[in-house]
Amino acid sequence: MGDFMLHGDLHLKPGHLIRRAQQIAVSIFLDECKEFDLTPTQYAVLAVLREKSDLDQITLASRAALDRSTIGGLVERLEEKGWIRRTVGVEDRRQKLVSLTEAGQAMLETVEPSVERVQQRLLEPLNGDERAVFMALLERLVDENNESSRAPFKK
Amino acid sequence: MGDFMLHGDLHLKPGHLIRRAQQIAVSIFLDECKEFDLTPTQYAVLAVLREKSDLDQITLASRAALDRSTIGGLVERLEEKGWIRRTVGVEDRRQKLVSLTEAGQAMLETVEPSVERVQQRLLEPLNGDERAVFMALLERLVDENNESSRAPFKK
DNA sequence: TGCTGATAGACAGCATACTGATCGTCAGTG
DNA sequence: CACTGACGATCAGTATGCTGTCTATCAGCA
Repeated sequence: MGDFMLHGDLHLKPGHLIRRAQQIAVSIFLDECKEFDLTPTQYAVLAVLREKSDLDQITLASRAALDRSTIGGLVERLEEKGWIRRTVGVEDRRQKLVSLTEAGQAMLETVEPSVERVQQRLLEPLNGDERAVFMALLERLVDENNESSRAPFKK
Repeated sequence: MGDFMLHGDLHLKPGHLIRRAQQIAVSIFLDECKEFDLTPTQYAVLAVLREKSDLDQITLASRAALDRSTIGGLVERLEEKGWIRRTVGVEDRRQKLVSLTEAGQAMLETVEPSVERVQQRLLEPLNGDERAVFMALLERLVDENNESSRAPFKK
């Protein structure tokens, strides 16, 4: 970059490209999953619950990399749709333990092929080698900056 | 991926990683620029206006890769802060032409070093070669999926 | 047992995104 | 000139994401 360029081009800044990538990823997801009335974030919560049931909301939020102030409404919407259930914790009555309903499990199974297509479409512009390289670099960028987010991934 | 793995791990899905990267990018931006009361999106709008003045809101939104329904409120907040001004178009009275005020230009100059630091911090986990590779791949992914977004970049 | 600090969850308020509708203006045509 | 279709801007409604605050509850300790 020569001295003649006073400021970096907006479209070459990683922050801007990441923002556009996120818009694209959400858009493709909603397109592929429009028949299920499901958002990417809601899918993430359901996918976490598939791995482990009866998580309290804070733990659930951490595993899905969600902010604790966001998880409440999200879980409420999932409950309204009948995909999860909340029970007050027995050992700690502050906690609300969240788990998938049978409808939620069934729905996850059904939606999975669409979610796989989302990832395919996202990476479509890259060939096999490039996809592996891109994913490895992106994963490292995210992992090593994990603590810079208010909603860092945990456990 | 063997048959034993029924579904891809959430944390290996590009969509999820991109979402986390976006959270991190915003968080770092707000941290570096907290003294300026400026968001990444607001910065993008100001940076576009630095390149070309008196853009109507639709064109401005396209160049900053913003949705047309988002640009209104955004521009309003920037106007309240005194960084831009809006005038009704002379040739086409439907348009509102947006341009930087002197305060807006000065503010952009002042904030630029902080914005550069954001990009440095984001790419910190990668070495020089890896940064170039990552940026090239990310740019291609975004460009070739451009039309999948409701707010594709134009011009 | 009663006090204190920490934690889980909820909430208010703001900014970004998107869907879909509406309103005013423009431009081309009969 | 009136009609029609396209376009710029706005708005209502919903979802995510953040800051900051509050309440209920818990856990440790005097």
